[in-house]
Amino acid sequence: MKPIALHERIRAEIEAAILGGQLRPGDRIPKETELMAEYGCARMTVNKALSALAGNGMLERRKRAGSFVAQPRTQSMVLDVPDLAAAIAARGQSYRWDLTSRKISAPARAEAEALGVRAKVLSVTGVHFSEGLPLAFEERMINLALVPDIAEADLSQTPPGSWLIAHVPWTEAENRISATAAPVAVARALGIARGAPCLMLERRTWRGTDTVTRVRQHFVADRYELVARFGPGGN
Amino acid sequence: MKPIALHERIRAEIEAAILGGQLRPGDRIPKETELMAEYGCARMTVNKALSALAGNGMLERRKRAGSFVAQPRTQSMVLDVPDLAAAIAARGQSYRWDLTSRKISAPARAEAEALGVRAKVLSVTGVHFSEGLPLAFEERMINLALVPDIAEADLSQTPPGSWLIAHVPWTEAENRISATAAPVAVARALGIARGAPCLMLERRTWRGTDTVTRVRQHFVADRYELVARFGPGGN
DNA sequence: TAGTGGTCTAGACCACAGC
DNA sequence: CTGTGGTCTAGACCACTAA
Repeated sequence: MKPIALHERIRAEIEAAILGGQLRPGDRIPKETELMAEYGCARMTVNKALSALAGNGMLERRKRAGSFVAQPRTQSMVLDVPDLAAAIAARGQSYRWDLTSRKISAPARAEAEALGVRAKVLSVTGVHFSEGLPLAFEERMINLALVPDIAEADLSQTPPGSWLIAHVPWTEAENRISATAAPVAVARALGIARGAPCLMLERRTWRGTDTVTRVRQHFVADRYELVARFGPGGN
Repeated sequence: MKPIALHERIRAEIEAAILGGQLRPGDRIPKETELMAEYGCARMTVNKALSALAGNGMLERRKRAGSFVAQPRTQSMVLDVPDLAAAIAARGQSYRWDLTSRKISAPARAEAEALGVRAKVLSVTGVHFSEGLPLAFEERMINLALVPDIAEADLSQTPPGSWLIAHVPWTEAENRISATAAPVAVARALGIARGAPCLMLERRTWRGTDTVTRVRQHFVADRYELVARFGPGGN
């Protein structure tokens, strides 16, 4: 038996009461001084337990009023959007990246607005393979003003996403996930029928207010899925 | 100027250093006693800041070794998986739910294994409409042993997902997102061509070790996308 | 084995929102 | 106004593990 920290025990017991239905949304929880007496510990210990529950969104704490069981949460989950090379390798499968085009240019007007930059841009397309089969077609634009070093990188060996993760910190990102019918160019690159269903992932990454990169990946439907998990306490 | 808590300021400064690149993955962070001296505060205050960062996965803390900037960040994003009725209403669009079937039964063998329960199960199918157009076809199974009250609910008025969110707490959930070609039954329910691309969302929700519900939603490709965001500090 | 984080105490003052 | 949570202190002992 490993001894469990007291604050963790308090936290777990209250959580269990909420999940088991003994405490219902809106119910009031004993005040810190009461719990402190009940468990025979210092107030900070109780506070640590309650703060953790509040941080998880299971409690709402209001000064002068007390602590209350929160309303059922919105379903927000943690989605791990992997670096493809690493993710495939982690599954024990072989990985290969085929660079199919690489171009440096000033972005066209439409692209400039989409990227939110007027600086020069590195445009790259290529295909990710897993176990020798095409998995995803990638089109990417990279802001050279923010990431000048990537112009020197050998992107035929390292997929641009892997290079960027290793070299460029970012502050914000947005992913859009949708399903589409494969356009001709994508279908040809992936060796599937035109119009076949694809999972499309569009990601845009910022550093501060500047766009770092913008990428669109078309996945062969049968060969890929995204998994998102949520558990209280982030386990 | 609202005064910011000291532990929060410490947390934010270290986080900024990590995101800004001054601290790189694997770098060691000053030990608690050093930070305590630097900020002129008690050790618990520093500890609270570092514990929060460790909880966010930005730091890894090892006894006897110290605190280190966590691994090359997996792109973890917060994916909001909305209650469809609420999400559509929030966009100012009209929403309608059509219940197409409702059945209580002991699950077949395959279903029992999939659900992880042998108790009776409520099976429901229906279609979500937005602005009068079919948006998603839903197939759902609900564990009646855990949620007996839903047998009395009027699921022709309230979609089961909305009812569950309002009434049932859960401890863990998993979402799988993929693209598929619409099967015949789905295509017919949504009024699209058989084989047309669909975004498929499969969600399974647990309370403790028991499955609460399992749902599969097929979205018409052009009419829906999922958005996941990440910002430092979870904003 | 020694240094680090993990935990806990018994106080304290303050801000703020309900009463 | 007063009770509640928010924050902080200056100690302390322990568990674990890396050196």
